[in-house]
Amino acid sequence: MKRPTIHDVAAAAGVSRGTVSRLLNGDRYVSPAARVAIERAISETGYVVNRAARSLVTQRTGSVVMVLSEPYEKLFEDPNYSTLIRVAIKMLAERDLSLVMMLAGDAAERERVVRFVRGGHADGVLLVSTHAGDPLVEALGSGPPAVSCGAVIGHENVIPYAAADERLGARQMTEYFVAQGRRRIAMITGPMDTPGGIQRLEGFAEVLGRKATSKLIAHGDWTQASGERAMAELLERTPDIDAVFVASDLMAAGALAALRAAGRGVPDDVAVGGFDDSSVAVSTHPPLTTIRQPLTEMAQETIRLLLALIDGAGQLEPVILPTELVIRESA
Amino acid sequence: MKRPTIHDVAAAAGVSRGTVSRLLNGDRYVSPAARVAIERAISETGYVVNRAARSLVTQRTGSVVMVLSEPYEKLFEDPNYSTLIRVAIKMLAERDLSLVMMLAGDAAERERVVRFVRGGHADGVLLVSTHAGDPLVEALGSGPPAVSCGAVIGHENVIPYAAADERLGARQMTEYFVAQGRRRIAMITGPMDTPGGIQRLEGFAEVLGRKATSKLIAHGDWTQASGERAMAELLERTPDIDAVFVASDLMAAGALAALRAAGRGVPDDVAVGGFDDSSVAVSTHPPLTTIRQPLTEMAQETIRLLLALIDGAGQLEPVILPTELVIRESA
DNA sequence: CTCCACTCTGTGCACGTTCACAGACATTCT
DNA sequence: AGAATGTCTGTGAACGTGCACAGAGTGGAG
Repeated sequence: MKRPTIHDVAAAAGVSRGTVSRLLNGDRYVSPAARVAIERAISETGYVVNRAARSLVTQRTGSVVMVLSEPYEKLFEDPNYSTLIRVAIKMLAERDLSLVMMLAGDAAERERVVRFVRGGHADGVLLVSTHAGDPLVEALGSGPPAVSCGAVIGHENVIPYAAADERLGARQMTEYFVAQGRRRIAMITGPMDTPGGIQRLEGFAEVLGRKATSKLIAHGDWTQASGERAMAELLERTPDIDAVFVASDLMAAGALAALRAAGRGVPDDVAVGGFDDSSVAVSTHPPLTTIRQPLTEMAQETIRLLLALIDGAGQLEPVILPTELVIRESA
Repeated sequence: MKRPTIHDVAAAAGVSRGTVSRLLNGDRYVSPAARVAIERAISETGYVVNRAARSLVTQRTGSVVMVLSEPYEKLFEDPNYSTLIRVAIKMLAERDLSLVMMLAGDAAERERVVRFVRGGHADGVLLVSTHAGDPLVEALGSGPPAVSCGAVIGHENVIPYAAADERLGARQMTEYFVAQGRRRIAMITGPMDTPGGIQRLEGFAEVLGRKATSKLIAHGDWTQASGERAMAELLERTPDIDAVFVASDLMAAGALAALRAAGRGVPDDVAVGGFDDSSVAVSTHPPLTTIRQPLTEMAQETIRLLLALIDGAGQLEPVILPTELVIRESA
């Protein structure tokens, strides 16, 4: 049994293809009588428009591709992605756009993404966690509109994005430590080719000024193990620290383990602050004082930017959203 | 500048459309001379096949849809999804299939999915976390092949799936408790309309037999809060328990909090066992003894089943993969 | 009454591909 | 030599839709 086409609907409703097509595409100039007849015919036949045929003539595909540039480990652990995926699906569905997922972790995958996009298979591109210097950005060039969730370093003025105010968040945590009377405040950063890595450190340094010496700063790669390693390193270098701001909750969980191993009490000996307010933050002991990012709003604004570009908007400004200090027991 | 079509490639290579098409689709009967000429023409023109035009005639779409039936909270927390998404994208890409994501959390979303699938917009359906009695399964009916990651309760013989051996995992943990000499072993289950909820309890009961009384069993909904609540409930009902098997790591983190609040030491007073070996398991204090599911293999086998069905395989058997006990400090 | 503007409808064409078919040519077998 | 087989190629039709266009009907203004 073949799928019904627009011809079948037209025949059943006693009108022509053109009229059905006009109704489907929200044009005016469809008489009330024709309208009800067509609507009945559609529900009777169970007609669903054939996207392939449509996109052949409209040159649009009805889909948006989300490109994950992260090497796969991170995909496991970041609630950011789940939120973004969910919000993206929901908001795109309202416009009858579907979400296609692609990976761009290595050169072969990037090649595939470029072929897909340049081949005209997506009306928009949603970049996620694209690192500084990622060749993908150049390669996509002047294809369909692209946005990013989080800044793309080096392309801030080319690719619109929505992001949390990373510097603000870092300042909030650091100022909280200062207000509590902590004297030796250290930091564990993320990778320095990501906005979260760079800007959270900047916020930290803005508050502490010259007190933010390199002896008080260690670098991690977002993983729990790297947080533990960095904390051990800091304790070795500067045993008298009494607070540490860790650029992610997961790394903070690692830091807690290192502090416990070193016999330091949290928060009495050393205060620990995380970043993200992820599910890890409440499963550690003690639960983490952390910075909440407005993940849902970030996702919404990102999609909104993309939809605006698809609708033909010109250059758009980035959207920066405020963070919030969430106080629990670790600081 | 228009995108090059197969005509342009044919012209540039000095052959006809048909020959180019044959090469593209891996047919035999293309002479070596034609082959090199076409390949050169393709790379010179930057030609990419137009999927819309292709699927119009082949009646295939080149995409697979992944349907997430979970109300959105869970999406936040389960590493299972990230693994599945990543593996799915990778394996499908090898076959030049792309992954489309859809939600089916409420009736409107389910309606959209059904229209999409019945409208012929997917060559295969990948069900995720479909609950017992989900109307979606019926509604999809005799469309393209569907598989599930994890059993779909009530449709085990209709929808092929790959899953961990839930009962085995539950037995492994329970037997470990028994071997340690624990006498009063309780359990916190997941929701009883999911395979993980039902079968982990079954495995538990298989080992304990009549000792698994209802006083020793409490139910959660996979969330950390529900784990905490269930643990408190158990401690109230049966204060002398000395071990508890919790059906997920996240709920186990909640249980740890409840035990701490009640002043019970872990593992000395009460041993705690989780399930999943998720990232939470190593961020709790103490780290969780838990059951590892072979997430990657599960995902791979699921996709393999789907690809086999797309290739025209008949009825397929479910794939059940063994779990593994991971011993840490909580038991 | 004529003209114009507006609403509504049907028709032919194009989008870019695959597939079935027919035919050309080379090779092998009887 | 003729037939049969196998390799390679080009051509026309079809897939289902949107769009431009032409044209029919209606009502109001001049």
